[in-house]
Amino acid sequence: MDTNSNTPSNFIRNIIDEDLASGKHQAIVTRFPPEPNGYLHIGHAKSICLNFGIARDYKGTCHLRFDDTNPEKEETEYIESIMRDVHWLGFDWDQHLYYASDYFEQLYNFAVELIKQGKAYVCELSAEEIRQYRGTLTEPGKDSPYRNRSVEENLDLFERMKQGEFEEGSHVLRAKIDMAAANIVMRDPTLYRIRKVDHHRTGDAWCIYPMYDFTHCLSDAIESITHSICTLEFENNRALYEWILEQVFPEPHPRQIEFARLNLSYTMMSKRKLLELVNEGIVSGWDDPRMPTLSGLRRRGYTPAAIRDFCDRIGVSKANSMVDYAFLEHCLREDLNQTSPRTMGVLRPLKVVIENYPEGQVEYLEGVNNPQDPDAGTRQIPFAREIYIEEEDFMMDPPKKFFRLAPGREVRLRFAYFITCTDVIKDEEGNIVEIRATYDPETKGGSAPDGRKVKATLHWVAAEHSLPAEVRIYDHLFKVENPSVGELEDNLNPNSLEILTGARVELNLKNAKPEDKFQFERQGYFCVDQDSTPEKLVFNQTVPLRDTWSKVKIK
RNA sequence: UGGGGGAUCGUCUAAUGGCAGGACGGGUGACUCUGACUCAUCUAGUCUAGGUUCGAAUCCUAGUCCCCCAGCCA
Repeated sequence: MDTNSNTPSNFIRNIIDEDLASGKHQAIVTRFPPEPNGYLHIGHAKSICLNFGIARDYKGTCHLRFDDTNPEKEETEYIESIMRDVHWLGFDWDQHLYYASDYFEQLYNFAVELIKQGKAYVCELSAEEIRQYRGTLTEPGKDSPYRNRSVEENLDLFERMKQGEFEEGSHVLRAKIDMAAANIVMRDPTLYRIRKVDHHRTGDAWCIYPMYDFTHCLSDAIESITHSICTLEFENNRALYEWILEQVFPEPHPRQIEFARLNLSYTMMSKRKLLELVNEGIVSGWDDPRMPTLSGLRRRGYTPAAIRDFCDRIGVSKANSMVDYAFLEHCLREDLNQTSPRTMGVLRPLKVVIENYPEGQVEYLEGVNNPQDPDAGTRQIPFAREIYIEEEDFMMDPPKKFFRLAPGREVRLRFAYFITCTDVIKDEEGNIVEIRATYDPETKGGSAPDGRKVKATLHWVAAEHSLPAEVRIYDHLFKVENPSVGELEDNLNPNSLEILTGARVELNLKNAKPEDKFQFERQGYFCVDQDSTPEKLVFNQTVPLRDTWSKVKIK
């Protein structure tokens, strides 16, 4: 693993410290147990970093276990994407890859054991009837008429359920606990249901499938998990988790600990709704760069290191919270700033003709690849009479704090020369179409021998000696901070994608490959999209640079 | 109106009876061949009301507000 361990402590690590100190455990075993019914998202990353991070720091083990007990929703495609994403994030389960479906036989035997103890029974109430018998939050439930069948009858019926003798929905296996329990989870929960559906791994071997509550605790126990870390909504289920293990599994038992799942402003983690975005074509797929999925973030240009750092720094607690998206971006920029080679890309080009620069001449100027990293070296950047600068770097009538190019003003072209705007050419509608300028040959490389200063440095590319590119600019997919309230479509940001087709980038980007990352100086971080070809480069804006000027501008 | 959880700067998170600290965000400066980065500095918090204590975010009592649970989903 290439992960560094500077993870701050948290209440879960405190529990583990205590368990180690007291001698309750000698080694720690955790697990990440996704259901393969969707793609992993940034919320899963928090759980992955937590579980694998603990295993790494305590020299323990973390298992990857697919919780694949519902054949109707689960697919092999998801299994593959999940494994790819966990690896991409920088974690490795080594030989510890498991499937709950591998335990189906054992689980079945545990169910039989429970029946033999008189603690489970086959119930023939319909789903609707079971719901009615369950009672409500304030009223106790009532016993199923099938609750007091003999052990022999239950054994026989359960066996026949397994043999496929009964129709879906006609029979279930239920734990016999307490229909009056204040915790509704304990009101004779369903343990097995009949589903005459092929399972993506076990095929048609089974037509009864265990429920989550029955499967999860036993899977944990079978794997000798010491700390079973899950999210807050399973707090009520902990009683059942412990109950089942107490009936059929020898000590020691894994301990379930719940933490608050990640909520990120302007994004949504609900797998159901993410699926909807994909299915409705609102996004281009699970890996749309606006998606909070790991594959989306990867395509957008996020780095595993930044995501890990983020997950470590947001902390772990039991309080529901909403992390500011800006914090994720902060962690991202911190990483990208250190690691991204710089280049120049002009998103919205404005032509500048340098009148005193010889026609047809091309010279190569040296640019630093990464001021944060001297080892990154330098590159040669072609310069010529006609160049492009950023449209927003010129103003006809600049306000006081605008330092960039304006009529009569001198600025620096990064790594190149000082130029002075001498004229502005407009079309019939008054739109600025071209800038005329002169350069000072004495300022080659970007500094003046006479020591005079300029207030601004602009990025640029040579008109001929640059490459056309498409640049995709992204904003939050949702326009509201918490899109999980209200209707999905009402919360969508109509401007979450802007495609710039006329961008120009440095010639040096000719051989850039998908996922290559760059800082376009003064703009932001960009990465090559998978749609990119040598003939037509396509970049995604990963995140813009912090921009104090835009704040000044607003005032 | 049952049960299970939770509440600390705008946000996230520490402090485990002993200086309420850090990070993000925001403000102001400095620096700058990226209005970036970096640096300095400021901003701002213990849900409420009582109590115990030399001392309470922490313990006690009573409230308030928020989240989760009535799938044959996980």
